[in-house]
Amino acid sequence: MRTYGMAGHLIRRLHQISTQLFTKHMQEAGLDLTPVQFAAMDAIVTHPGIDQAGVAARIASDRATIGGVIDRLEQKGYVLRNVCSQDRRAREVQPTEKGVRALDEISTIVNALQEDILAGLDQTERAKFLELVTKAVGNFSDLMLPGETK
Amino acid sequence: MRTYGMAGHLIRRLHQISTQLFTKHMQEAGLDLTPVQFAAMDAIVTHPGIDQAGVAARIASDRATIGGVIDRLEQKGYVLRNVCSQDRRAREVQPTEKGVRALDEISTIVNALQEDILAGLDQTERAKFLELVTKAVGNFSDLMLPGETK
DNA sequence: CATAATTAATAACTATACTTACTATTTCCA
DNA sequence: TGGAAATAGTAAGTATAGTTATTAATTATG
Repeated sequence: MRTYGMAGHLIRRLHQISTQLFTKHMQEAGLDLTPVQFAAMDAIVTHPGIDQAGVAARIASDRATIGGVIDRLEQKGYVLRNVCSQDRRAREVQPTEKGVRALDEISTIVNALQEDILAGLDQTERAKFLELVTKAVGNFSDLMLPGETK
Repeated sequence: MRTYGMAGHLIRRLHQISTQLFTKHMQEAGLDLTPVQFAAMDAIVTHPGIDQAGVAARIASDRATIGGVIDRLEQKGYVLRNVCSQDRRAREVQPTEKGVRALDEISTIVNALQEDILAGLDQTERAKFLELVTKAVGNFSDLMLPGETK
């Protein structure tokens, strides 16, 4: 019963629970964004015209994965992509009206979700948990970011 | 900067860091198991003859995913699969000699890894963190298990 | 005991996640 | 300024993770 040292296993379980709750709440609301698609939309609405690599960096993902995520957001009509005039290697991503509206609607749900994930903890424990995860993650800050071959 | 409500985002980041550290340590040791493959091997060595659905349940995964995981473990020569004589729908999974040896070697690394993931926290904080995650995950215990359509 | 419901695996499909490799640009600098 | 290094995006490949559907076998029940 060593199962992945415990820490790794528990973290994997919590991540799994988190994404399942996200999906469940989205479905109940008749929406169709995944956790990563939501995070990307958030970055794009907050920083209109950001390029794909910028989105990847903001949500700690990599360019290849984000390319696919933005493909799907584009198919759903939530964003538009254009070659950047300043740097023709890059693509500027803009949210559409529909995208901004969807994100707005979803934000409420996601806020409620945050409490659900930690439903087993009381207020004090939740605060402590968030503090500790933030500290643990912060320890790796810029290091450990995927993508960019070092 | 709401990025996935925080809790969800932080959990995703920590999971990402955890798997990246796992992969890094394995590579440095010249081994080739992924976190999930390790968890599956652990279940199989601890319970020789367990069936695939049993492995899935033990590590909170689903049968479809575990089928693929065990395919790869079989290709690497770490496990053997046989139709179960009691229930011919099921496949009994047995570790090979090589599999048992590999798991042994890996266990040491995985133990060290557990500390690395929480390197930003001191001993007290680590204990508290593990306590809180355990409690948060425990809240969903049998519920939230993937696979089995309800 | 016949059949309906359940269960184990697998297949096929979608979405992350990450790697390496490759193309097109851009930047840096000797 | 001319070529090396770096960067943005894409492509292709592997591994999780999960869904639905299908097949084969088992269990439960009327």
